[in-house]
Amino acid sequence: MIVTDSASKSQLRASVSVRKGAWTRVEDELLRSCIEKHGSVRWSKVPQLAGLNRCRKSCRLRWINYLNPQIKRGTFEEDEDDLIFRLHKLLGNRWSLIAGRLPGRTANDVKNYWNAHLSKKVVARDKKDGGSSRFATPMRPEPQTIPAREKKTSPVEGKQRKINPVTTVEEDHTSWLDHFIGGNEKSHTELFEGHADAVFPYDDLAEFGKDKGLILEGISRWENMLSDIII
DNA sequence: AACGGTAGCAACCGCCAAGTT
DNA sequence: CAACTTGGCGGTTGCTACCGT
Repeated sequence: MIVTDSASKSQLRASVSVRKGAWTRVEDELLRSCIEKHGSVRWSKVPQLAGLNRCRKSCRLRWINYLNPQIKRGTFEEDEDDLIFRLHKLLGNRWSLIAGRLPGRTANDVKNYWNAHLSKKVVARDKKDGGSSRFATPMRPEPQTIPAREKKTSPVEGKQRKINPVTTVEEDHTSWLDHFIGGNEKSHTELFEGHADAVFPYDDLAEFGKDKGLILEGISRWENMLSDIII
């Protein structure tokens, strides 16, 4: 086997002779106590600190999807279903973003739930509607092209990873969406007008602009799109 | 009871972007 | 600046429990 790609090489090296498959209770305990003791250390250090013969990815996944005490277990409620439907319509298969709007739910949970339940509901609904899918093209915000020197620099604590600007905008999209998805009866533009200074999350856009007209045009597009999504 | 099909979910894989050396 | 490392994501796989025959 010839591996030329350097990243693949290192990953291969890391994967040599590490345990795979289902986690045992003992491994869970080791990982849990390691995280509780050391907090958010580098995942690459976790297997060693915890005394686990697992790769960093496996540890991370186990914690994020299963061991994290903040995870909400049990069946999805109706309002969660509804929110997933709407967000999926808007964002497509961007499970981490969708899960971010569902407290205690993980991306893996949402993805599995969608594949097992909701996707079938969508198909059934489509059939009922005469086969005309109501899916809009998922929102995929364009990467920002703001020159680096113009970007606002925020103080970074320690060696915190710099946030991908695309992700930042997307997360802001979804947090902002609360106002819409939350069933606010106000016109969306009105809503924005009333809170522009307080809640508008696009610092970069606000920086652009001071041109509120442009921003309001964007809001108007959102309104059009959302009116198709929110029934 | 045995078998096959299916659903649900945990875990892995491959890839990518960003950070570090 | 290139090579390497790391964290994160979406897609996919495989195991297991359940159900109907």
